Amino acid sequence: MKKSDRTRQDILDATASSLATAGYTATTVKSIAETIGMQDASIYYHFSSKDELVGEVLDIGTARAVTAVDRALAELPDDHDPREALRVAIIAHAEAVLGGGDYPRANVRTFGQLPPDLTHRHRQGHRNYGQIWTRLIDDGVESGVLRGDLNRSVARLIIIGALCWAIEWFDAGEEVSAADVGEHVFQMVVNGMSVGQPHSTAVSV
Amino acid sequence: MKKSDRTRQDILDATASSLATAGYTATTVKSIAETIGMQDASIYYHFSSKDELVGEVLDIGTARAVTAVDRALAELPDDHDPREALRVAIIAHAEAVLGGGDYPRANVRTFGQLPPDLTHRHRQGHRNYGQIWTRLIDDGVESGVLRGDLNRSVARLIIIGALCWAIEWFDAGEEVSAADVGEHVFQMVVNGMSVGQPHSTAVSV
DNA sequence: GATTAAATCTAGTACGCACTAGAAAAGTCA
DNA sequence: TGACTTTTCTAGTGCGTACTAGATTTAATC
Repeated sequence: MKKSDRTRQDILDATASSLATAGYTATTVKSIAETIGMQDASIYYHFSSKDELVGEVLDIGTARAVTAVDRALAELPDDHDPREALRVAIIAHAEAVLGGGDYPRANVRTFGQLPPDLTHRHRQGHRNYGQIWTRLIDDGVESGVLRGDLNRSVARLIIIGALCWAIEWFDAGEEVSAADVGEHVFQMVVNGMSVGQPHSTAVSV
Repeated sequence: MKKSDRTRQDILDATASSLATAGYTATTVKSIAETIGMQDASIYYHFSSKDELVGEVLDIGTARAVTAVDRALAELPDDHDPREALRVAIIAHAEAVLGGGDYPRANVRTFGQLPPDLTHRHRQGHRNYGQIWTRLIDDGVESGVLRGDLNRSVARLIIIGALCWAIEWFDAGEEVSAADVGEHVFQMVVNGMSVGQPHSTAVSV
């Protein structure tokens, strides 16, 4: 009973790693098996199909990202500025997806290259995740520290998008850390790049 | 000499459309051929391999995006605010990638799911494209209207990332247009979502 | 140490993929 | 029309894929 759990974990880890770096298609059952020194057929003793295995990796990825953000928000003082909550969440997300383990990275990286069944499962997880951000933005707008003339849903997706796309260019070896990326996203999106007065008038969409 | 050019164009169009909606792996030579009512083998009279065909589609995509942004910038008055240039470029990009044809969409959509050879070709095109944005940001910082305490390269990638990721959620059927998305990105990234005073102090990375 | 259960392996199937060779058809122009 | 070229089709190859069946080994239990 013990051995099985250990190998199962090894398979999940190898899959997450491969998905994060090589993507869905290049992640073959055979390559996963090779990574942990097994035959490809042996994988099927632990998982009934490739997509069930991949699906489990993706679920773990979203769960870890959610946990990271939730934990960061829980540490805020009771009377925090809503913008500070947004800042903490953005940085937590950046660290989870860029600097964290393979699971959240696999999740974001394979977005958009999955077969329909998995895409559906994937999107469901993202929807739940999005609700955290919806609340953060709502808090800011309703308490008057964030602009109310922007479409909140679009704003949310733009923030998440900027963070998710960072996986395509972020290089852990460079001097810019995952937290730095998060801080930049926050600074740009909340305070703006502009010096002094805003550039043009408000929009209404 | 005429017939060949026309079918060649049909093949490119069908490939762009399939790449934009289904991605690289799901875009098979057979499916492309079916779309235009041909046998898959006939494709090889016009293109020597799938990847040569895909590569050409991607090149067209980047070219169109570059053209769209360049054209928008060319229409600015000589004494324009650097932030206005950024705004115009962001909206032009959004319209090209979200509301435009299949070619730019194919380009962004398949980013990160291509085989190594094509990835290299792809990245080269993006690098050239990035230079346009580098210049826009540099202009803003050097003329004093954009903050100088942010890493310009990171800022550039965050803007482009927010725009590129929009392809994953943007729905042309909804009431939010491609230009609206661009306007939102600009408002958030340049003016910020914050009302009044910035939230916390400057960063230095 | 023998018996049973768990885990892995060997060997194979079926299928979809990109791609090829050569025959057939369609178009071009005297 | 007839000779020639361009374009498309028919029919197939080889390969990598996910996955299966049954034998074989490894581990746990009495």
